[in-house]
Amino acid sequence: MPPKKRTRSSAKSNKHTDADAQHGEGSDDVAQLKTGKRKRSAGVKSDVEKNKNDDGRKTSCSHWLMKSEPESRIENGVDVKFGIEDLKVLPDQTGCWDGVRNYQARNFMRDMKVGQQAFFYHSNCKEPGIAGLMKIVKEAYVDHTQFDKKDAHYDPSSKADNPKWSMVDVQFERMTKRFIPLTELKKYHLQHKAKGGPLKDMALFTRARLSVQPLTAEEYDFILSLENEDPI
DNA sequence: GCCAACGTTGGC
DNA sequence: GCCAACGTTGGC
Repeated sequence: MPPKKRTRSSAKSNKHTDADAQHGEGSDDVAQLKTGKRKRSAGVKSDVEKNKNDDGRKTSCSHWLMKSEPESRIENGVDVKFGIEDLKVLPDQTGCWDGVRNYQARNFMRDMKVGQQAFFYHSNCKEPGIAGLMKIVKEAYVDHTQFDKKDAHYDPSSKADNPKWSMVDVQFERMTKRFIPLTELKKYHLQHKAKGGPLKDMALFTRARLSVQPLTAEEYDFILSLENEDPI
C-alpha cells in the first residue's frame, strides 16, 4: 500500500525538501516499544548511528524489499493501486514511496541511501511476488500525503510542525527476468530453514506485514540468482 | 471473502 | 505499564 500514483516529478521539485524532513524525528518511535526494544539511544537522533536496524538484524542492510499493491482497491475513497507498471510510466520512471504508515517500515526507509537497490514486491493480489528492481534516488523526506485529507493515507494525528511519516523516491530499474512468486520464495525459505541457506531468516516470512524490509546481501544475491533458474 | 498475524489504542 | 479490543495487512 504504499505509494500512490503520485507523480514524482513533482517530488523532485517539491517544496518539501529533505531539510524539512530531516527526520521528523521527534516522533520517535512509539512503535518500537512493541518489540520491547527501544534501543535507539534515547535521543540520539541522528541515525547515522546505524548499521543496525531495529531488530538488530545484520548490519547495514543495503538492499530492500518494498511492497505495493498492483490491483485496484479503494481505501478512504481512493484507489491505492500502484504496481511496477505504474512506476515505470511516471516521468523519469521515478516516484515517491508515500503512504507508509508503520513505524518500523518508516524507520527502514529513513535508513535508505541513494543508490541502494530494492525489489518491487506485488502484494495483496492474485500473484504476489517480486516483479522488478528499483533504486533509491532520494533519501527520506516528509511524506506530504499524511496531511492531505483526500489521500488514502491521511493521518489526522500528524502535525505539520512534527510530521510522523517519511517517504523516499525510487526509480524503476528493470523488471526481473521472470516474475519471482511468493510461493517459490517460501519454498526456499522453508528449505533453508530446515537445512540452512540464505533465505532462512528472510523478513518476508519472519515479519509478516512489514511493508518495507531490509535484505542482507546474501538474501538479495540469492533471490536475484533465481532469475536465471527455472521456477521450482 | 475469510481469517491469522500482529500493530495500535485506550481504559484502568 | 498491562492488556483487551480493535484495526490493518496480506495470503489464500
